[in-house]
Amino acid sequence: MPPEPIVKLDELRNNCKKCSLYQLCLPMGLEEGDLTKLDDIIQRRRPVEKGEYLYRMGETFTSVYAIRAGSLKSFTSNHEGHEQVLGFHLPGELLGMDAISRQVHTCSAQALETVSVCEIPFDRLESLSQKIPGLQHHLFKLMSEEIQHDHCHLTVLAKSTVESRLASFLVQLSDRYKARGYSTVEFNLSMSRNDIANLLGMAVETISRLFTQFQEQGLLQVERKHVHILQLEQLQTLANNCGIEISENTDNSQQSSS
Amino acid sequence: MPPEPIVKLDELRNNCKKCSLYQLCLPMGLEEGDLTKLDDIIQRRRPVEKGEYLYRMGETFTSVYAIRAGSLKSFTSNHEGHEQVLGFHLPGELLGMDAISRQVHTCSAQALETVSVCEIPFDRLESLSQKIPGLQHHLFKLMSEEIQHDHCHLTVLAKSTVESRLASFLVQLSDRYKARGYSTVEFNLSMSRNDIANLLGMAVETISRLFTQFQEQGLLQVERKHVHILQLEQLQTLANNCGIEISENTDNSQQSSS
DNA sequence: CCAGTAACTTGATCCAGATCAATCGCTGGC
DNA sequence: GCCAGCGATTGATCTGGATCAAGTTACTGG
Repeated sequence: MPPEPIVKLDELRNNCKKCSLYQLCLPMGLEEGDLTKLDDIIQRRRPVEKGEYLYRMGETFTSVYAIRAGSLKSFTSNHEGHEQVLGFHLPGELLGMDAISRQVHTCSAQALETVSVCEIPFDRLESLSQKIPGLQHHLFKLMSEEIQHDHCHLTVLAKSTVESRLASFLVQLSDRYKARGYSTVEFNLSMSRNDIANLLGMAVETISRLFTQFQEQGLLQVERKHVHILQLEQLQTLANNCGIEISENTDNSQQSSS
Repeated sequence: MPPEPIVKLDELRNNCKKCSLYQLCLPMGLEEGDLTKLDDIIQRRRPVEKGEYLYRMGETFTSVYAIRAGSLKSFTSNHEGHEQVLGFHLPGELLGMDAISRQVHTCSAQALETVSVCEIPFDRLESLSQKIPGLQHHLFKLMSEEIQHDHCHLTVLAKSTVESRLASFLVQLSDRYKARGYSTVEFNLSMSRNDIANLLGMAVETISRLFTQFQEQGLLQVERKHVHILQLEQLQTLANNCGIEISENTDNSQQSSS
Protein backbone atom coordinates (compact mmCIF):
# COMPACT_ATOMS: atom_id res chain seq x y z
CA MET A 1 0.00 0.00 0.00
CA PRO A 2 1.37 3.43 -0.88
CA PRO A 3 2.00 5.88 1.97
CA GLU A 4 -0.97 8.00 2.95
CA PRO A 5 -0.84 10.95 0.57
CA ILE A 6 -0.25 14.30 2.16
CA VAL A 7 -3.25 16.39 1.22
CA LYS A 8 -4.88 19.16 3.07
CA LEU A 9 -8.57 18.44 2.88
CA ASP A 10 -9.25 22.12 3.14
CA GLU A 11 -7.51 22.70 -0.12
CA LEU A 12 -9.53 19.96 -1.68
CA ARG A 13 -12.78 21.51 -0.58
CA ASN A 14 -14.87 22.04 -3.60
CA ASN A 15 -15.15 25.60 -4.38
CA CYS A 16 -15.59 26.37 -7.99
CA LYS A 17 -15.36 30.09 -7.31
CA LYS A 18 -11.81 29.80 -6.13
CA CYS A 19 -10.77 27.15 -8.59
CA SER A 20 -8.19 28.27 -11.12
CA LEU A 21 -9.80 26.05 -13.75
CA TYR A 22 -12.98 28.04 -13.57
CA GLN A 23 -12.99 29.01 -17.24
CA LEU A 24 -12.20 25.59 -18.60
CA CYS A 25 -14.42 23.49 -16.46
CA LEU A 26 -18.13 23.12 -15.85
CA PRO A 27 -18.93 26.35 -13.98
CA MET A 28 -17.89 28.57 -16.86
CA GLY A 29 -20.46 31.24 -17.47
CA LEU A 30 -22.59 30.48 -14.44
CA GLU A 31 -23.78 33.16 -12.08
CA GLU A 32 -22.91 33.40 -8.40
CA GLY A 33 -26.03 31.66 -7.14
CA ASP A 34 -25.93 28.89 -9.68
CA LEU A 35 -22.29 28.32 -8.91
CA THR A 36 -23.13 27.68 -5.28
CA LYS A 37 -25.73 25.11 -6.30
CA LEU A 38 -23.16 23.36 -8.45
CA ASP A 39 -20.64 23.46 -5.62
CA ASP A 40 -23.20 21.79 -3.40
CA ILE A 41 -23.46 18.62 -5.45
CA ILE A 42 -19.74 18.21 -6.05
CA GLN A 43 -18.14 15.58 -3.88
CA ARG A 44 -14.70 15.41 -2.43
CA ARG A 45 -12.56 12.45 -3.21
CA ARG A 46 -9.18 11.33 -2.00
CA PRO A 47 -6.46 11.80 -4.60
CA VAL A 48 -5.99 9.04 -7.13
CA GLU A 49 -2.39 7.88 -7.07
CA LYS A 50 -0.37 7.07 -10.16
CA GLY A 51 -1.50 3.78 -11.64
CA GLU A 52 -4.80 3.73 -9.77
CA TYR A 53 -8.09 3.79 -11.60
CA LEU A 54 -10.66 6.55 -11.39
CA TYR A 55 -13.12 4.09 -12.91
CA ARG A 56 -12.91 0.88 -14.86
CA MET A 57 -14.57 -0.26 -18.02
CA GLY A 58 -17.68 -2.22 -17.08
CA GLU A 59 -18.40 -0.43 -13.81
CA THR A 60 -21.78 1.14 -13.26
CA PHE A 61 -21.82 4.79 -14.17
CA THR A 62 -22.81 7.21 -11.44
CA SER A 63 -20.66 10.29 -11.79
CA VAL A 64 -18.65 12.40 -14.12
CA TYR A 65 -15.31 13.72 -12.91
CA ALA A 66 -13.71 17.11 -13.30
CA ILE A 67 -9.92 16.99 -13.15
CA ARG A 68 -8.43 19.46 -10.69
CA ALA A 69 -4.80 18.46 -10.97
CA GLY A 70 -2.72 15.76 -12.60
CA SER A 71 -3.44 13.78 -15.74
CA LEU A 72 -5.07 10.51 -16.71
CA LYS A 73 -5.33 8.22 -19.66
CA SER A 74 -8.52 6.57 -20.80
CA PHE A 75 -8.52 3.30 -22.67
CA THR A 76 -10.65 0.34 -23.68
CA SER A 77 -9.59 -3.27 -23.73
CA ASN A 78 -10.91 -5.94 -26.05
CA HIS A 79 -11.48 -9.61 -25.37
CA GLU A 80 -7.85 -10.55 -25.79
CA GLY A 81 -6.91 -7.89 -23.27
CA HIS A 82 -5.41 -5.60 -25.87
CA GLU A 83 -5.61 -2.03 -24.65
CA GLN A 84 -6.43 0.90 -26.86
CA VAL A 85 -5.61 4.32 -25.43
CA LEU A 86 -8.39 6.77 -26.29
CA GLY A 87 -6.89 9.92 -24.89
CA PHE A 88 -5.02 11.77 -22.20
CA HIS A 89 -6.87 14.12 -19.91
CA LEU A 90 -5.69 17.36 -18.35
CA PRO A 91 -6.92 19.59 -15.53
CA GLY A 92 -10.22 21.30 -16.24
CA GLU A 93 -11.54 18.46 -18.36
CA LEU A 94 -14.68 16.49 -17.64
CA LEU A 95 -14.36 12.73 -17.75
CA GLY A 96 -16.85 9.92 -18.10
CA MET A 97 -19.52 11.35 -20.38
CA ASP A 98 -19.22 8.46 -22.80
CA ALA A 99 -20.96 6.30 -20.19
CA ILE A 100 -24.21 8.28 -20.06
CA SER A 101 -26.05 6.33 -22.71
CA ARG A 102 -25.43 2.86 -21.32
CA GLN A 103 -25.08 3.73 -17.65
CA VAL A 104 -21.90 1.69 -17.72
CA HIS A 105 -18.34 2.87 -18.23
CA THR A 106 -17.17 1.85 -21.68
CA CYS A 107 -13.56 2.67 -20.97
CA SER A 108 -11.21 2.83 -18.00
CA ALA A 109 -9.53 5.95 -16.63
CA GLN A 110 -6.13 5.50 -15.00
CA ALA A 111 -3.98 8.14 -13.32
CA LEU A 112 -0.66 8.91 -15.01
CA GLU A 113 0.44 10.80 -11.91
CA THR A 114 -1.23 11.79 -8.66
CA VAL A 115 -4.59 13.15 -9.66
CA SER A 116 -7.16 15.22 -7.81
CA VAL A 117 -10.73 15.24 -9.07
CA CYS A 118 -14.15 16.64 -8.29
CA GLU A 119 -16.76 13.90 -8.45
CA ILE A 120 -20.13 15.04 -9.77
CA PRO A 121 -23.06 12.61 -9.45
CA PHE A 122 -24.61 12.68 -12.86
CA ASP A 123 -28.24 12.42 -11.87
CA ARG A 124 -27.85 15.48 -9.68
CA LEU A 125 -25.95 17.30 -12.39
CA GLU A 126 -28.71 16.47 -14.80
CA SER A 127 -31.50 17.81 -12.60
CA LEU A 128 -29.44 20.87 -11.84
CA SER A 129 -28.90 21.56 -15.52
CA GLN A 130 -32.64 21.24 -15.92
CA LYS A 131 -32.95 24.32 -13.75
CA ILE A 132 -29.95 26.26 -15.00
CA PRO A 133 -30.06 26.90 -18.75
CA GLY A 134 -26.43 27.99 -18.81
CA LEU A 135 -25.37 24.71 -17.29
CA GLN A 136 -27.34 22.63 -19.76
CA HIS A 137 -25.86 24.57 -22.62
CA HIS A 138 -22.39 24.17 -21.24
CA LEU A 139 -22.82 20.41 -20.91
CA PHE A 140 -23.97 20.20 -24.53
CA LYS A 141 -20.93 22.22 -25.46
CA LEU A 142 -18.53 20.01 -23.57
CA MET A 143 -19.93 16.86 -25.12
CA SER A 144 -19.88 18.43 -28.55
CA GLU A 145 -16.22 19.34 -28.01
CA GLU A 146 -15.46 15.77 -27.16
CA ILE A 147 -17.10 14.56 -30.36
CA GLN A 148 -15.13 17.10 -32.33
CA HIS A 149 -11.92 16.09 -30.67
CA ASP A 150 -12.57 12.46 -31.46
CA HIS A 151 -13.19 13.37 -35.10
CA CYS A 152 -9.82 15.04 -35.12
CA HIS A 153 -8.11 12.05 -33.57
CA LEU A 154 -9.86 9.74 -35.99
CA THR A 155 -8.62 11.80 -38.93
CA VAL A 156 -5.09 11.61 -37.58
CA LEU A 157 -5.31 7.84 -37.28
CA ALA A 158 -6.72 7.28 -40.74
CA LYS A 159 -4.14 9.57 -42.32
CA SER A 160 -0.88 8.06 -43.36
CA THR A 161 2.48 9.35 -42.18
CA VAL A 162 3.78 8.78 -38.69
CA GLU A 163 5.55 12.15 -38.67
CA SER A 164 2.29 14.01 -38.98
CA ARG A 165 0.66 11.87 -36.30
CA LEU A 166 3.28 12.67 -33.71
CA ALA A 167 3.35 16.30 -34.80
CA SER A 168 -0.45 16.46 -34.39
CA PHE A 169 -0.15 15.01 -30.94
CA LEU A 170 2.48 17.50 -29.83
CA VAL A 171 0.71 20.49 -31.32
CA GLN A 172 -2.51 19.45 -29.66
CA LEU A 173 -0.79 19.11 -26.30
CA SER A 174 0.76 22.52 -26.80
CA ASP A 175 -2.68 23.99 -27.51
CA ARG A 176 -4.16 22.39 -24.44
CA TYR A 177 -1.38 23.68 -22.21
CA LYS A 178 -1.89 27.11 -23.72
CA ALA A 179 -5.55 27.07 -22.72
CA ARG A 180 -4.39 26.34 -19.18
CA GLY A 181 -1.96 29.21 -19.13
CA TYR A 182 1.16 27.07 -19.36
CA SER A 183 4.00 27.30 -21.81
CA THR A 184 3.10 26.19 -25.32
CA VAL A 185 6.65 25.14 -26.10
CA GLU A 186 7.96 23.52 -22.96
CA PHE A 187 6.23 20.80 -20.95
CA ASN A 188 6.59 17.37 -19.45
CA LEU A 189 4.93 14.32 -20.90
CA SER A 190 3.15 12.50 -18.12
CA MET A 191 2.52 9.48 -20.31
CA SER A 192 4.97 6.83 -21.47
CA ARG A 193 6.20 6.41 -25.03
CA ASN A 194 4.17 3.23 -25.07
CA ASP A 195 0.96 5.12 -24.32
CA ILE A 196 1.72 7.69 -27.00
CA ALA A 197 2.45 4.95 -29.52
CA ASN A 198 -0.77 3.18 -28.64
CA LEU A 199 -2.84 6.36 -28.92
CA LEU A 200 -1.36 7.10 -32.33
CA GLY A 201 -1.60 3.55 -33.58
CA MET A 202 2.08 2.95 -34.04
CA ALA A 203 5.03 1.10 -32.48
CA VAL A 204 7.05 2.45 -29.54
CA GLU A 205 10.21 2.18 -31.57
CA THR A 206 8.75 4.50 -34.17
CA ILE A 207 7.95 7.11 -31.53
CA SER A 208 11.50 6.92 -30.30
CA ARG A 209 12.95 7.28 -33.77
CA LEU A 210 10.64 10.19 -34.55
CA PHE A 211 11.65 12.08 -31.43
CA THR A 212 15.27 11.62 -32.46
CA GLN A 213 14.47 12.67 -36.01
CA PHE A 214 12.53 15.76 -34.94
CA GLN A 215 15.42 16.68 -32.69
CA GLU A 216 17.95 16.28 -35.51
CA GLN A 217 15.76 18.47 -37.68
CA GLY A 218 15.86 21.14 -34.99
CA LEU A 219 12.10 21.01 -34.46
CA LEU A 220 12.38 20.26 -30.76
CA GLN A 221 14.56 19.12 -27.92
CA VAL A 222 13.51 16.11 -25.96
CA GLU A 223 15.04 14.66 -22.83
CA ARG A 224 12.99 11.75 -21.55
CA LYS A 225 9.73 13.24 -20.34
CA HIS A 226 10.73 16.82 -20.98
CA VAL A 227 9.88 18.37 -24.33
CA HIS A 228 10.97 21.75 -25.62
CA ILE A 229 9.44 22.73 -28.92
CA LEU A 230 11.74 24.93 -31.01
CA GLN A 231 9.72 25.23 -34.21
CA LEU A 232 6.05 25.14 -33.28
CA GLU A 233 4.96 26.44 -36.67
CA GLN A 234 6.90 23.76 -38.49
CA LEU A 235 5.25 21.14 -36.32
CA GLN A 236 1.85 22.64 -37.08
CA THR A 237 2.60 22.40 -40.78
CA LEU A 238 3.65 18.80 -40.36
CA ALA A 239 0.46 18.10 -38.42
CA ASN A 240 -1.99 19.72 -40.82
CA ASN A 241 -4.87 17.66 -39.63
CA CYS A 242 -8.64 17.64 -39.43
CA GLY A 243 -8.80 21.17 -40.85
CA ILE A 244 -10.30 22.56 -37.70
CA GLU A 245 -9.25 26.01 -38.85
CA ILE A 246 -12.33 26.23 -40.96
CA SER A 247 -12.41 27.61 -44.47
CA GLU A 248 -14.50 30.76 -44.81
CA ASN A 249 -17.16 29.08 -46.92
CA THR A 250 -20.36 30.07 -45.21
CA ASP A 251 -22.97 30.10 -47.97
CA ASN A 252 -25.85 27.68 -47.86
CA SER A 253 -25.94 26.71 -51.50
CA GLN A 254 -26.16 23.08 -52.29
CA GLN A 255 -24.17 21.41 -54.97
CA SER A 256 -25.74 18.98 -57.33
CA SER A 257 -23.22 16.41 -58.44
CA SER A 258 -25.40 13.68 -59.83
CA MET B 1 -30.62 21.53 -62.13
CA PRO B 2 -32.07 18.14 -61.20
CA PRO B 3 -35.74 17.50 -61.97
CA GLU B 4 -38.16 18.56 -59.26
CA PRO B 5 -38.34 15.59 -56.91
CA ILE B 6 -41.68 13.92 -56.59
CA VAL B 7 -42.65 14.20 -52.95
CA LYS B 8 -45.99 14.49 -51.36
CA LEU B 9 -45.64 17.29 -48.89
CA ASP B 10 -48.31 15.71 -46.77
CA GLU B 11 -46.14 12.71 -46.21
CA LEU B 12 -43.28 14.94 -45.29
CA ARG B 13 -45.31 16.70 -42.64
CA ASN B 14 -43.51 16.38 -39.40
CA ASN B 15 -45.33 14.09 -37.20
CA CYS B 16 -43.17 12.26 -34.78
CA LYS B 17 -46.13 10.25 -33.53
CA LYS B 18 -46.60 8.60 -36.87
CA CYS B 19 -42.93 8.32 -37.71
CA SER B 20 -41.64 4.78 -37.88
CA LEU B 21 -38.32 5.91 -36.46
CA TYR B 22 -39.97 6.96 -33.26
CA GLN B 23 -37.92 4.70 -31.01
CA LEU B 24 -34.57 5.51 -32.53
CA CYS B 25 -34.88 9.22 -32.90
CA LEU B 26 -35.33 12.18 -30.62
CA PRO B 27 -38.91 11.73 -29.41
CA MET B 28 -38.17 8.40 -27.77
CA GLY B 29 -39.67 8.27 -24.31
CA LEU B 30 -41.56 11.52 -24.56
CA GLU B 31 -45.18 11.84 -23.54
CA GLU B 32 -48.01 12.84 -25.83
CA GLY B 33 -47.99 16.52 -24.92
CA ASP B 34 -44.25 16.88 -25.08
CA LEU B 35 -44.20 15.16 -28.42
CA THR B 36 -46.52 17.78 -29.84
CA LYS B 37 -44.22 20.52 -28.61
CA LEU B 38 -41.31 18.82 -30.32
CA ASP B 39 -43.30 18.42 -33.51
CA ASP B 40 -44.00 22.14 -33.43
CA ILE B 41 -40.40 23.19 -33.74
CA ILE B 42 -39.44 20.67 -36.41
CA GLN B 43 -39.19 22.16 -39.87
CA ARG B 44 -39.97 20.65 -43.19
CA ARG B 45 -37.25 20.57 -45.79
CA ARG B 46 -37.18 19.53 -49.39
CA PRO B 47 -35.38 16.24 -49.97
CA VAL B 48 -31.64 16.35 -50.39
CA GLU B 49 -30.67 14.68 -53.63
CA LYS B 50 -27.72 12.36 -54.03
CA GLY B 51 -24.48 14.34 -54.00
CA GLU B 52 -26.04 17.45 -52.46
CA TYR B 53 -24.94 18.72 -49.10
CA LEU B 54 -27.08 18.92 -46.01
CA TYR B 55 -24.49 21.28 -44.60
CA ARG B 56 -20.88 22.08 -45.29
CA MET B 57 -17.88 22.38 -43.08
CA GLY B 58 -17.46 26.03 -42.15
CA GLU B 59 -21.13 27.00 -42.35
CA THR B 60 -22.80 28.60 -39.37
CA PHE B 61 -24.56 26.07 -37.19
CA THR B 62 -28.26 26.60 -36.65
CA SER B 63 -29.94 23.22 -36.65
CA VAL B 64 -29.48 19.55 -36.05
CA TYR B 65 -31.05 17.12 -38.50
CA ALA B 66 -32.92 13.91 -37.93
CA ILE B 67 -32.73 11.54 -40.87
CA ARG B 68 -36.10 10.26 -42.02
CA ALA B 69 -34.99 8.30 -45.06
CA GLY B 70 -31.85 7.72 -47.05
CA SER B 71 -28.25 7.88 -45.94
CA LEU B 72 -25.44 10.42 -45.78
CA LYS B 73 -21.75 10.53 -45.22
CA SER B 74 -19.99 13.08 -43.07
CA PHE B 75 -16.41 14.11 -43.70
CA THR B 76 -13.83 16.76 -43.01
CA SER B 77 -11.30 18.13 -45.44
CA ASN B 78 -7.88 19.47 -44.59
CA HIS B 79 -5.96 22.30 -46.20
CA GLU B 80 -4.79 20.22 -49.13
CA GLY B 81 -8.38 19.22 -49.79
CA HIS B 82 -7.89 15.69 -48.60
CA GLU B 83 -11.21 14.34 -47.38
CA GLN B 84 -11.59 12.15 -44.35
CA VAL B 85 -14.87 10.29 -44.05
CA LEU B 86 -16.05 10.32 -40.44
CA GLY B 87 -19.10 8.13 -40.76
CA PHE B 88 -22.22 7.08 -42.60
CA HIS B 89 -25.60 8.02 -41.23
CA LEU B 90 -28.84 6.10 -41.36
CA PRO B 91 -32.51 6.94 -40.74
CA GLY B 92 -33.33 7.79 -37.15
CA GLU B 93 -29.93 9.33 -36.48
CA LEU B 94 -29.35 12.90 -35.40
CA LEU B 95 -26.72 14.82 -37.33
CA GLY B 96 -24.73 17.95 -36.61
CA MET B 97 -24.20 17.84 -32.87
CA ASP B 98 -20.44 18.18 -33.25
CA ALA B 99 -21.05 21.81 -34.24
CA ILE B 100 -22.68 22.90 -30.99
CA SER B 101 -19.54 24.03 -29.24
CA ARG B 102 -18.19 26.29 -31.98
CA GLN B 103 -21.49 27.24 -33.61
CA VAL B 104 -19.86 26.26 -36.88
CA HIS B 105 -20.05 22.97 -38.73
CA THR B 106 -16.73 21.18 -38.41
CA CYS B 107 -17.59 18.63 -41.06
CA SER B 108 -19.75 18.34 -44.15
CA ALA B 109 -22.74 16.07 -44.63
CA GLN B 110 -23.45 14.83 -48.14
CA ALA B 111 -26.32 12.65 -49.33
CA LEU B 112 -25.38 9.21 -50.63
CA GLU B 113 -28.86 8.82 -52.07
CA THR B 114 -32.05 10.88 -51.91
CA VAL B 115 -32.42 11.87 -48.30
CA SER B 116 -35.33 13.24 -46.33
CA VAL B 117 -34.62 15.01 -43.05
CA CYS B 118 -36.34 16.82 -40.22
CA GLU B 119 -34.57 20.07 -39.48
CA ILE B 120 -34.57 21.05 -35.81
CA PRO B 121 -33.37 24.55 -34.93
CA PHE B 122 -30.96 23.94 -32.10
CA ASP B 123 -31.77 26.98 -29.99
CA ARG B 124 -35.40 25.96 -29.91
CA LEU B 125 -34.50 22.37 -29.17
CA GLU B 126 -32.32 23.57 -26.34
CA SER B 127 -35.03 25.67 -24.72
CA LEU B 128 -37.52 22.87 -25.17
CA SER B 129 -35.21 20.39 -23.50
CA GLN B 130 -34.93 22.88 -20.66
CA LYS B 131 -38.63 22.30 -20.04
CA ILE B 132 -38.80 18.59 -20.77
CA PRO B 133 -36.43 16.54 -18.59
CA GLY B 134 -36.86 13.47 -20.76
CA LEU B 135 -35.76 15.38 -23.81
CA GLN B 136 -32.66 16.75 -22.12
CA HIS B 137 -31.75 13.30 -20.94
CA HIS B 138 -32.27 11.87 -24.38
CA LEU B 139 -30.06 14.49 -25.95
CA PHE B 140 -27.30 13.70 -23.46
CA LYS B 141 -27.75 10.06 -24.32
CA LEU B 142 -27.53 10.63 -28.05
CA MET B 143 -24.37 12.68 -27.72
CA SER B 144 -22.87 10.14 -25.39
CA GLU B 145 -23.64 7.42 -27.92
CA GLU B 146 -21.85 9.39 -30.58
CA ILE B 147 -18.77 9.69 -28.38
CA GLN B 148 -18.88 5.98 -27.72
CA HIS B 149 -19.24 5.19 -31.37
CA ASP B 150 -16.27 7.39 -32.20
CA HIS B 151 -14.22 5.57 -29.58
CA CYS B 152 -15.10 2.34 -31.27
CA HIS B 153 -14.16 3.65 -34.69
CA LEU B 154 -10.94 5.03 -33.31
CA THR B 155 -10.06 1.64 -31.85
CA VAL B 156 -10.71 0.02 -35.20
CA LEU B 157 -8.43 2.49 -36.95
CA ALA B 158 -5.57 2.17 -34.49
CA LYS B 159 -5.75 -1.63 -34.56
CA SER B 160 -3.76 -3.47 -37.17
CA THR B 161 -5.32 -5.86 -39.64
CA VAL B 162 -7.44 -4.76 -42.55
CA GLU B 163 -9.60 -7.89 -42.31
CA SER B 164 -10.83 -6.94 -38.88
CA ARG B 165 -11.49 -3.35 -39.97
CA LEU B 166 -13.77 -4.35 -42.79
CA ALA B 167 -15.39 -7.02 -40.61
CA SER B 168 -16.05 -4.37 -37.94
CA PHE B 169 -17.60 -2.12 -40.51
CA LEU B 170 -19.92 -4.79 -41.83
CA VAL B 171 -20.94 -6.05 -38.39
CA GLN B 172 -21.67 -2.50 -37.30
CA LEU B 173 -23.82 -1.90 -40.36
CA SER B 174 -25.63 -5.14 -39.68
CA ASP B 175 -26.31 -4.03 -36.10
CA ARG B 176 -27.60 -0.68 -37.22
CA TYR B 177 -29.94 -2.25 -39.75
CA LYS B 178 -31.14 -4.60 -37.06
CA ALA B 179 -32.07 -1.67 -34.83
CA ARG B 180 -34.15 -0.36 -37.74
CA GLY B 181 -35.95 -3.63 -38.24
CA TYR B 182 -34.16 -4.56 -41.45
CA SER B 183 -32.33 -7.73 -42.27
CA THR B 184 -29.05 -8.14 -40.43
CA VAL B 185 -27.55 -10.25 -43.18
CA GLU B 186 -28.69 -8.71 -46.42
CA PHE B 187 -28.47 -5.06 -47.38
CA ASN B 188 -27.28 -2.60 -49.97
CA LEU B 189 -24.26 -0.41 -49.46
CA SER B 190 -25.21 3.14 -50.30
CA MET B 191 -21.60 4.27 -50.18
CA SER B 192 -18.83 3.64 -52.69
CA ARG B 193 -15.84 1.39 -52.07
CA ASN B 194 -13.81 4.57 -52.01
CA ASP B 195 -15.82 5.96 -49.12
CA ILE B 196 -15.51 2.72 -47.19
CA ALA B 197 -11.77 2.64 -47.79
CA ASN B 198 -11.44 6.22 -46.64
CA LEU B 199 -13.49 5.62 -43.50
CA LEU B 200 -11.37 2.62 -42.61
CA GLY B 201 -8.07 4.26 -43.48
CA MET B 202 -7.10 1.93 -46.27
CA ALA B 203 -6.85 1.75 -50.08
CA VAL B 204 -9.82 0.98 -52.35
CA GLU B 205 -7.94 -1.91 -53.87
CA THR B 206 -7.65 -3.48 -50.45
CA ILE B 207 -11.40 -3.22 -49.90
CA SER B 208 -11.97 -4.91 -53.22
CA ARG B 209 -9.54 -7.71 -52.45
CA LEU B 210 -11.04 -8.22 -49.01
CA PHE B 211 -14.56 -8.54 -50.38
CA THR B 212 -13.27 -11.16 -52.78
CA GLN B 213 -11.38 -12.90 -49.98
CA PHE B 214 -14.38 -12.90 -47.63
CA GLN B 215 -16.47 -14.29 -50.45
CA GLU B 216 -13.96 -17.05 -51.15
CA GLN B 217 -13.96 -17.88 -47.44
CA GLY B 218 -17.71 -18.23 -47.58
CA LEU B 219 -18.26 -15.41 -45.12
CA LEU B 220 -20.48 -13.42 -47.46
CA GLN B 221 -21.67 -12.88 -50.97
CA VAL B 222 -21.17 -9.52 -52.57
CA GLU B 223 -22.43 -8.22 -55.88
CA ARG B 224 -21.57 -4.57 -56.36
CA LYS B 225 -23.65 -2.71 -53.78
CA HIS B 226 -25.50 -5.74 -52.55
CA VAL B 227 -24.12 -7.65 -49.57
CA HIS B 228 -25.36 -10.94 -48.20
CA ILE B 229 -23.66 -12.03 -45.01
CA LEU B 230 -23.47 -15.81 -44.69
CA GLN B 231 -21.41 -16.14 -41.50
CA LEU B 232 -22.27 -13.21 -39.26
CA GLU B 233 -20.70 -14.82 -36.21
CA GLN B 234 -17.44 -15.42 -38.01
CA LEU B 235 -17.39 -11.79 -39.06
CA GLN B 236 -18.05 -10.75 -35.47
CA THR B 237 -15.11 -12.84 -34.34
CA LEU B 238 -12.93 -11.25 -36.98
CA ALA B 239 -14.09 -7.82 -35.89
CA ASN B 240 -13.53 -8.27 -32.15
CA ASN B 241 -13.18 -4.59 -31.55
CA CYS B 242 -13.52 -1.99 -28.84
CA GLY B 243 -14.79 -4.60 -26.38
CA ILE B 244 -18.16 -2.96 -26.08
CA GLU B 245 -19.53 -6.19 -24.70
CA ILE B 246 -18.25 -5.27 -21.31
CA SER B 247 -16.52 -7.66 -18.93
CA GLU B 248 -18.42 -8.31 -15.71
CA ASN B 249 -15.90 -6.49 -13.56
CA THR B 250 -18.04 -4.15 -11.50
CA ASP B 251 -16.14 -3.74 -8.24
CA ASN B 252 -14.80 -0.39 -7.25
CA SER B 253 -11.40 -1.45 -5.96
CA GLN B 254 -8.46 0.52 -7.12
CA GLN B 255 -5.21 -1.03 -8.14
CA SER B 256 -1.93 0.42 -7.00
CA SER B 257 0.77 -0.24 -9.52
CA SER B 258 3.47 2.13 -8.39
C1' DC C 1 25.17 2.10 -3.06
C1' DC C 2 23.95 -1.51 -5.86
C1' DA C 3 21.05 -5.04 -8.21
C1' DG C 4 17.03 -5.61 -10.79
C1' DT C 5 13.69 -4.06 -13.69
C1' DA C 6 11.15 -1.06 -16.58
C1' DA C 7 11.41 2.46 -20.04
C1' DC C 8 13.65 3.99 -23.85
C1' DT C 9 16.82 3.94 -27.86
C1' DT C 10 19.08 2.13 -31.90
C1' DG C 11 19.96 -1.12 -35.60
C1' DA C 12 18.63 -4.95 -38.95
C1' DT C 13 15.16 -7.33 -41.25
C1' DC C 14 10.62 -8.30 -42.97
C1' DC C 15 5.96 -7.97 -44.52
C1' DA C 16 1.16 -6.05 -44.80
C1' DG C 17 -0.85 -3.20 -47.38
C1' DA C 18 -0.07 0.93 -50.45
C1' DT C 19 0.78 2.24 -55.00
C1' DC C 20 1.00 1.64 -59.85
C1' DA C 21 -0.96 -0.29 -63.94
C1' DA C 22 -4.20 -2.59 -66.70
C1' DT C 23 -8.71 -4.33 -67.54
C1' DC C 24 -13.44 -5.11 -66.80
C1' DG C 25 -18.21 -3.93 -66.73
C1' DC C 26 -22.02 -1.15 -65.46
C1' DT C 27 -24.63 3.13 -66.47
C1' DG C 28 -26.20 6.87 -68.67
C1' DG C 29 -26.35 9.92 -72.76
C1' DC C 30 -27.30 10.36 -77.46
C1' DG D 1 -27.32 0.11 -79.92
C1' DC D 2 -23.03 2.23 -79.19
C1' DC D 3 -19.70 4.71 -76.86
C1' DA D 4 -17.69 7.48 -72.95
C1' DG D 5 -16.52 7.41 -68.36
C1' DC D 6 -16.41 6.13 -63.82
C1' DG D 7 -16.30 2.59 -60.29
C1' DA D 8 -14.67 -1.79 -59.22
C1' DT D 9 -11.54 -5.64 -59.73
C1' DT D 10 -7.18 -7.98 -60.32
C1' DG D 11 -2.23 -8.39 -60.75
C1' DA D 12 2.73 -6.83 -59.96
C1' DT D 13 5.79 -4.23 -57.42
C1' DC D 14 7.45 -1.35 -53.78
C1' DT D 15 7.94 0.69 -49.26
C1' DG D 16 6.77 2.65 -44.62
C1' DG D 17 6.68 1.23 -40.54
C1' DA D 18 6.24 -3.12 -37.73
C1' DT D 19 8.77 -6.59 -35.64
C1' DC D 20 12.77 -8.69 -33.79
C1' DA D 21 16.98 -8.17 -31.34
C1' DA D 22 20.34 -5.81 -28.57
C1' DG D 23 21.86 -2.56 -25.98
C1' DT D 24 21.51 1.71 -22.85
C1' DT D 25 19.69 4.61 -19.33
C1' DA D 26 17.09 5.75 -15.40
C1' DC D 27 14.42 4.60 -11.62
C1' DT D 28 13.02 1.21 -7.73
C1' DG D 29 13.44 -1.04 -3.63
C1' DG D 30 16.54 -3.27 -0.50
